[in-house]
Amino acid sequence: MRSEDIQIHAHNCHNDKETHKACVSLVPIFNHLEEEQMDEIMVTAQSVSYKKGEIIYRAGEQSDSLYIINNGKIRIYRLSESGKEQLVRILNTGEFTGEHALFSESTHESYAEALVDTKVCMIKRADLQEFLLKYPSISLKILTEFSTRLEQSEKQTTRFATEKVETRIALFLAECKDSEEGKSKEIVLPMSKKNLASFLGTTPETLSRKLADLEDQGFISQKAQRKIEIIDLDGLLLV
Amino acid sequence: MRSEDIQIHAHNCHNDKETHKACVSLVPIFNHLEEEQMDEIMVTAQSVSYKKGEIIYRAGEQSDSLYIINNGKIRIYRLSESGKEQLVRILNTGEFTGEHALFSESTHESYAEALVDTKVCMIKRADLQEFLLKYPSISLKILTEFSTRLEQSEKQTTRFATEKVETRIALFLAECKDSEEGKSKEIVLPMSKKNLASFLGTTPETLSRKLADLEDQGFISQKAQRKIEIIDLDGLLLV
DNA sequence: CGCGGGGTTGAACATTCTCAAGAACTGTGG
DNA sequence: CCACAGTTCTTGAGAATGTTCAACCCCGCG
Repeated sequence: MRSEDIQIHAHNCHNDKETHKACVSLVPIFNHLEEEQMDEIMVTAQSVSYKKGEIIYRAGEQSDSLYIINNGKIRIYRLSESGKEQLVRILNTGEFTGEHALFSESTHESYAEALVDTKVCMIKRADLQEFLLKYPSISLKILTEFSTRLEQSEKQTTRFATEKVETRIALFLAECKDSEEGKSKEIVLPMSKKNLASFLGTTPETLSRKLADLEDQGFISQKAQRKIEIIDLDGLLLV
Repeated sequence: MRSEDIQIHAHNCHNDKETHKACVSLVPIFNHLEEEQMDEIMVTAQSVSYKKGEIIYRAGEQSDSLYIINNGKIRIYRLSESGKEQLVRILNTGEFTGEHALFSESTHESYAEALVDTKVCMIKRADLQEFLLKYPSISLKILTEFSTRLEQSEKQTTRFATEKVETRIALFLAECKDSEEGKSKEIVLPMSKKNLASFLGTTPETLSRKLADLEDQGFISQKAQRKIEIIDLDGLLLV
């Protein structure tokens, strides 16, 4: 990054086209764009950096931007009516959030917190909408992404509604295994057990016990450092 | 409806432009269309009727249409990995389903069953996509609708993850009250208690007991015919 | 009038949470 | 590199919550 860029914007806010393009080209909804389209949307983007622990947005705040993670890691969580926290998802480099406010002109309902030092790239609602009207095929891409997320969210709801904790854990481990490309039987949990408990709608204590149970039954083997070896996938899924 | 139309199509499948327009004009994502646009999309639509109890689509089936309810009532439900059923939503006249398959070229993950004799209006994926590319502003409408649904689904997930059954019931009753326009304190449950239990991720027995508890505590009063009087809304929400 | 489904109630049981205490790990400053 | 502080994680015991199964009621409908 050139030093002039840093001086132009207050705080930690820059506008570096190359960085934006590198970032955005990772995002599924944008990575099929042509060069000129990419450039066109990128000139409207802004970079902002957050330190570990900083809150990027809160429930109730007005919002009008899409946030794409340039590098870093963000935790999205909600507070229920009775004040309990649930982890909704962890975002890594190339993923995005803020989509609701983008189209609904409403306020955030969740919280976004930087888990490590994180740099995001923001695109304003007005800019994106204009862009979508100009290139309609991109809307179809986003619609596809949205409907997939909706489907996943409903599946998750059904799991909470009908499966007991042990099953939810087993299903989670199985999905981790699916998404790890290598054939190795070992998976790495994408978050701390504390956060995983929150994601799965249970407590750290119960999660710890259920993992121990699954280990006793010979389905998995817990290693150091969030690593778990899946010994018997089929057995795991019959829990 | 003209009799020629009926003869053209086998079974119970018609193509009656006026019916379609009457139906589609109720749908939030279409009701802002101009006359000619409405006509244009409607000529591609098809009507199909289902008898009470018939399955409109099943999980695993290929699908490529949006279903809009012309009149009647449909129950959307899912089966979890372990085979338990959860009611996802009840659709009434003017509401739609099938949106996932519309953009993802995938199979259904849920089941749709006619709760009463029902007439739906179907629009094919290819027709709708062509239409959206021609009129990009409609995509923005649909994106708005999708992102709202996604937000709601995530809220629901968080409730299942963090609230106990009694609270989920109380929140449901409160939302019923919100959506009933009249100022009357009496609400009418939109489904049987058996279905409501499935929707709320519990059993009919527990639902029955919790409602009795809420009544004992003086927050509500159960009348005949799925009617419930909300006596103390604030108290209800502190449960 | 009897049938059947929805709804309710009771009692035993299963699951999960809470609280508390201790162990293991992580990162930081010396 | 070590010691310490602040976590995260684990384990135990008891309490709270919810489910299951079985019996029964009630009402609408043929």
